[in-house]
Order: sequence, then structure tokens, then C-alpha cells
Amino acid sequence: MKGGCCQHQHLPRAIQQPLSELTARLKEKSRKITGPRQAILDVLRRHQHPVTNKEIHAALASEGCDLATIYRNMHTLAAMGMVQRFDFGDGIARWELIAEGEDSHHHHLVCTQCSMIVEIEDCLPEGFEKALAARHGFTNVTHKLEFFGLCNRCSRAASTGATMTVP
Amino acid sequence: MKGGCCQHQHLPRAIQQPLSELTARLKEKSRKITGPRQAILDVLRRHQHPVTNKEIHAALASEGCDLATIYRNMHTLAAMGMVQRFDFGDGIARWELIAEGEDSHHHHLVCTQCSMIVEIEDCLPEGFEKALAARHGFTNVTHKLEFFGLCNRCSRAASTGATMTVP
DNA sequence: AGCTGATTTGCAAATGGTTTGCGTTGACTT
DNA sequence: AAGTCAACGCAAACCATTTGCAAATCAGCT
Ligand SMILES: [Mn+2]
Ligand SMILES: [Mn+2]
Ligand SMILES: [Zn+2]
Ligand SMILES: [Zn+2]
Repeated sequence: MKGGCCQHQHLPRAIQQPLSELTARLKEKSRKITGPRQAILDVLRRHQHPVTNKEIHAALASEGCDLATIYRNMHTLAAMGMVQRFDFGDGIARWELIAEGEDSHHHHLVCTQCSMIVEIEDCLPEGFEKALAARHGFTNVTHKLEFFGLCNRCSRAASTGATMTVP
Repeated sequence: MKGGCCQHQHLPRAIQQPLSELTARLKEKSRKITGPRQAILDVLRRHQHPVTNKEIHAALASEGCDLATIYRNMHTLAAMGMVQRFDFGDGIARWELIAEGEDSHHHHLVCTQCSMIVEIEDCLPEGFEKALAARHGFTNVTHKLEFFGLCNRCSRAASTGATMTVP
């Protein structure tokens, strides 16, 4: 196992954006810069992987706010194009901050055992989606793609029959 | 618009299996052949696209059963490998019958306007998933991939500014 | 700094899909 | 035909998410 506290892979997608830059984007769209809003953005800013509303809520230490406020803000931020929603098929929304003007489209590789997440930059081959759209007469075609499997640690644990410990 | 009542694309995936063959599979796995079970399988048998539990429930005409029974049976059938679950990101489970021994892995192209579904046989290029797994030290990697866009009819309606009528 | 009005929040209740407890029914074995 | 246990119906519970409403807060203006 190579270096660090955990073997989570941190490919920093949205390069750490200063909070000030994020609130500036709020102001541009004439949204109020409230306490909960800043706190939520600050949590997102510090996460490299998609986080659930509940996780955001838990991460709000002192400056906590109501869960409903988080749900409402994620909608607002998504409509503003500041966050992107991901679905891993468990019916729970996950969110990731989007850097200004960034092409946020990407995918993930999720360990079905320990929930470790790896950011994936690979995507469908060039033209794949376009050809598919043309073939079936569709327009504005996008896709959702997520990978699932056993991470290094979990597959080793499974093969040795060791008792799993969720990190 | 080429022939037929609707332009839904029916690429018959699970070739119409006789109900008797389906119940036989139940018997093999020593599961009781009940009324609800047969009715559910019969509904699935007649659908070419993923259906929700609610849709199955509605399709059960006279021989109706409780919604809870459908939920329980879908779990059972999934565990037996007779149905496969699909997720379109709206938090609603959708199910499709799997032919005996069939490789059920496939994807869909969904119209975000009218919910029309097209079955897609294309998949990731050979080796794509394997390479990704190797690169990140994962094993048993699978993926979920669904496409979304505007179908022919809906994109035409959108461009002409016509009032939409959901078929 | 104080006033004002629209936005945002907290709280609690409502939703909607899904799960579960429990007593009863009924499919299948003997 | 009788016994057994899976499966069912019904109602309540669960859980993520949404929503109504009154109170609090932010932003712009005097
Ligand atoms: Mn990501
Ligand atoms: Mn299908
Ligand atoms: Zn893992
Ligand atoms: Zn359509």
C-alpha cells in the first residue's frame, strides 16, 4: 500500500478554489451570500469526491444548518451550474463542486465493499455518443456512466477470507 | 416517421419466453409458483423495456396483488438472476426479464421529455473496463451506463415550439 | 447606521419509493 | 388428507427528499 493515511485516490478535479471565488459566483447570479451557503460551499471545496447531502450536513461543524436548507441549496447551486449531481444507483444524490467554466463531465469507480471512490477521466470513445444519437434520431444526448468493483484492499481481504474492517 | 403505432423501438431483447418456461425456472430453484408470481412474470414477459414496480402493479389487471408482494418478488427474482435492475437516476427501480443463460448486460437511451426508451446493444470498447480495473487495482469491475436525450418526436416538437403532448 | 422588501432559513409536516412485522393463506411434500 | 413453511395482504415503519409557513437574514437604498 503506497503512501498516505488512506489509499483513496485524490486526483484533484476541481482545483481547490478559494471560498471567495465561490461566493463571488453567487453574487454574480445575484444570490445572497448566507452563512449556510458559505459553509456548504466550504465543505464541497474540501472534498475531492461526490458527497451526499447527509455527509455535507454532518461535515458542517459549528455553523450547522437545517438539512432542508442543504437540499434547497444543492438545487440552487445545480441550477447555477456550480455543482454536479452523480447517482451511484442507490437512490442517494451525490454532489461535486464544479470549477468555473470547467467541463465537469466525468465518471467514478466505486468499491462496492468499502465505498472508496476513484475519479475517472476516461470516457466513451470520440464519436460514440454522436453516432448513437444519429442512429436513433435523438438529439442532445448525454450519458451517465459509473464503474463498480472491489478495490485493491477489499479484493485482497476477500481472497484471504480475512474479517473486513471498514476504514 | 416509419411504420407502426408508435416510434418506440422494439428490439426484442429477452425473446418472448413462454410463461411455462419461466415458472419452470422457479421450480428448479424450489420457489413456489404462486398467482402473483406468475402474473408478475407474465407482465415482464410482455414488456420489451424496463418497467417500474408501480407499472407492474398497474398492469396486473384482475389478478392484482399487493405492491409489497411485487417488491418482495422483484428481490427474489433478482437474486435468482431472472430479472435485472436498471437505474435511470430518478431513484426508481426498473426491471427487465432476463432470458435463461443470457448475458443481460446492456444499456438504454431514454428521452428526457416523453420517457421513450430505446434498447442499446453498444457497450464500452473491448478491454476498456479491464484496463481501467488494472490501472486502479480493482477487481470484479462492472459498469452502469445509460444515455439521455430528446427523441426524434420530442426534438422536433421542441424546435417548432409546438405544444407538447405526451403520448 | 437604519429602513425595507425580497430571499433564505428553520421547523415540522407531507411525499413517494421501498421495506418490514405479523397474522393468515395456500403451495407443495409426505 | 394433513402438516409445514414460503409467500401473501395489510398496515406501519423507513428514508431520502420536498414543501408550507412564519421568522430571520441579506442586499440595496436612504
Ligand atoms: Mn468526481
Ligand atoms: Mn433493456
Ligand atoms: Zn473497497
Ligand atoms: Zn421523447
